Amino acid sequence: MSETIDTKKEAKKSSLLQAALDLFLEKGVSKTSISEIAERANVAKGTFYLYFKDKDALLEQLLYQLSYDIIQQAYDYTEQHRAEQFCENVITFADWIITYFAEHTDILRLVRRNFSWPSLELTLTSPDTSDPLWKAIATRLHNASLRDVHNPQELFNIIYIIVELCGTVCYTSIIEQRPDTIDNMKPLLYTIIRRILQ
Amino acid sequence: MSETIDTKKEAKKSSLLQAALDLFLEKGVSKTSISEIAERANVAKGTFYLYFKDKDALLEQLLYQLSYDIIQQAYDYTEQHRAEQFCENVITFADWIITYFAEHTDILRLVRRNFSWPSLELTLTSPDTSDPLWKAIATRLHNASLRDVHNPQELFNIIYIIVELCGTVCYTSIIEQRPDTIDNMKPLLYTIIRRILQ
Amino acid sequence: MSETIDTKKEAKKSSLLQAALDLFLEKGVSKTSISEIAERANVAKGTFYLYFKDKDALLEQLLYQLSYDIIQQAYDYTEQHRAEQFCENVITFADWIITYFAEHTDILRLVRRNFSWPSLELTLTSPDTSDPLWKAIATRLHNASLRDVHNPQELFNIIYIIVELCGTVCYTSIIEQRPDTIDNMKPLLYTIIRRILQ
Amino acid sequence: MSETIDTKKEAKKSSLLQAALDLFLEKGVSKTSISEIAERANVAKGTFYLYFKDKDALLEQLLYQLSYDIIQQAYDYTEQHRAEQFCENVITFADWIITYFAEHTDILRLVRRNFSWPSLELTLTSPDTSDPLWKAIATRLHNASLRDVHNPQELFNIIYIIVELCGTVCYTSIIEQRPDTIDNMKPLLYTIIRRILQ
DNA sequence: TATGAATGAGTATTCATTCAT
DNA sequence: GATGAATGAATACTCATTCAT
Repeated sequence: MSETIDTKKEAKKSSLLQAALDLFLEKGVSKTSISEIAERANVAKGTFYLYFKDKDALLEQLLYQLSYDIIQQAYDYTEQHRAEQFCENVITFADWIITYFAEHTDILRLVRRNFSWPSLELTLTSPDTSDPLWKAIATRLHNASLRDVHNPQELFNIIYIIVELCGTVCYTSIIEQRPDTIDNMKPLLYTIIRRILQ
Repeated sequence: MSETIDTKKEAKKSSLLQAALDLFLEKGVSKTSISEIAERANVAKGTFYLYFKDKDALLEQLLYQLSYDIIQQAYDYTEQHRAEQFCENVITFADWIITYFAEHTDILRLVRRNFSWPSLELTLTSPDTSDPLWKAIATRLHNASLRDVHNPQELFNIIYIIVELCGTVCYTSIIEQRPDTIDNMKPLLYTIIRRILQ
Repeated sequence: MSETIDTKKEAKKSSLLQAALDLFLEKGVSKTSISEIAERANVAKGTFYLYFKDKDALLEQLLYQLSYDIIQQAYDYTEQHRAEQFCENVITFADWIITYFAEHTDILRLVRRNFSWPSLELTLTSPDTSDPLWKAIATRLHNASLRDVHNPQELFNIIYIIVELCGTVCYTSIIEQRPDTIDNMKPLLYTIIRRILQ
Repeated sequence: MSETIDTKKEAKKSSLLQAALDLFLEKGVSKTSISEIAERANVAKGTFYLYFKDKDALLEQLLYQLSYDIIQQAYDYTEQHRAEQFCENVITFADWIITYFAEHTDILRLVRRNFSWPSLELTLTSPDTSDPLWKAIATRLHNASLRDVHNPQELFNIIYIIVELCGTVCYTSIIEQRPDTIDNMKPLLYTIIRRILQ
């Protein structure tokens, strides 16, 4: 019984999140109203408030979920194409994400204009987390050994910089072809990553 | 005669830009209304629309001006502390900007959340521009010779990446101390810049 | 339950229509603001938009209702003073309306300056309609037999012309005494109607 | 000298009237602003007020001129195709106007939604006027002799009714094809005119 | 005469949020 | 839990009109 109710509730929440995502991609976050989200999700306006405090709260959850899904897929792909060199795995990982964004510019736009990687960094630096994905990634990083990197925090920081670097370059080069197309930027980016990680 | 009028108009526009900047820093862009901007600038509401189409148009001009001023100062400082190595000059330049942002977090917040470096890149890649600052910077880049960099566009792209890198790292580490404080990030960043530029 | 809600909603809508009518008659359509209508109807400004898209949408409904009520009363009166001759009934009908407008110049002004008889004609020509008034009028017209009028459409057109004629003449002669007072125009008008219908 | 100035002034006024006409036809009277009219006429905003009190004053002049020109042309055509029967001349006149409106629906829309024949009637009833066109028309009417019409005022009234009739029928049947197309309404209309005038 | 910068009252419209049902 | 009618504060934007030059 309560299971059914919980399922129903989850379904309603999902429905709201999905409706919001559609609308955010279609017309942007700020031009989407709560009424519209409720309407698209086929629930009453008041129902929205049973699940989210306001639009920002929904947005946060939505972005977390989006980021999580993307990273999950990038990680899985990297595992399946595992290389010896840590550095090459990082590039495989980055490449998957860049390719994904190049094919889903609307999602790139949504993710960048807003929070970006909401809690990847949060959990990477405090490796004890219940989430299996974060745990797996953290383990991989811990096992990597790099010349001149003396402690885990420093490695985290480097990885963080690389991730941010990819995100920023993706955004302007995919959305605005600035300073060059993403296809021209990619080799440069990977050279830089290799130099950073030796 | 018309000189006087043009001067007055310029003054009014500046006044609106300054009022907007103050308010944006105080309470954020979206919470600032056009009425408030006009009021603070001591002009009538309708006057705003003589100078700007809407709030976004004003914001764009404001961000361009802010970026320009910051870059101007960073460039001047770098010229005065000129080093032999191109790489060291880049770091001097980056350091000035990072220090500036660390001391003006409100401006960092404003610049990052929005456009950032609106047309630096635009003009760097097409070096024929009437603006003296862009011209000077372009000349410096053209004169730099780097191993493995075969054409000007590639050097531009590298510089672009470095600038974006600094911006992104600044933003999260200064505003949110993520993944570490800016003081801890700086040496890492400069090491990376050196590795990128050899 | 839902009955009560629907009743309340109807009441609110009526209240808005009535408030609007009062204000339109008092100060004209264009000088009446939506705020005023809402205020006079004792509802919040936003409530207006739950019932009408904008002022024009309300006006359209209002004019339809006004026209309908006037025609309803003219028809009832004509039925109660029924004559043998079709032509005389038309004149009775026209006379009632002209007299009404002569006594309610403010309503005449409102009706004429805008749509006038919004859908009388619409439904007269397609006699299958659920509205009892239009049905009754259509039946009367179908039963009338006139020399030289060979099909229903033609009769409709003639009646239409007569109605429009009355409306136009009413407007200028009542409001502006042009080209003559309504009392002087009336006999002329009825002579013309008789000639038109034989 | 003063001639030149007067010519220049007239040119400016004409320019404003023409600009206003264009805009009124393009986007309607109420949605056209004085600024736009001035801009389109290539004069400064303030200059508008040197020639017209406000938009309504300009509109009045514009409509008078439009009506005058149309009637002028209809009259000239009728004179050139003069028939014995007064009645036939009226129909020729009406037909020219109806054809004109059928070919210039935008002007019909503008004329009807607003004043319509602003001073034709005004001057017809007081035949001493300096305007040659009104004089000529008045003379034609005075010379017409109709059965049962005992005084000039009555004839004026009849003509007035016919003119209004044509106007109204034109408007709805050309613009909205209600209650029928103008081609179907025309013969009916001319039959009615013949019956009215014998 | 002619200009056009400046004004600011006036209005439409949106939308997050509440709450009785 | 779910609904959706009602609210009204908040805000953007227009435009006729003035007046110093």
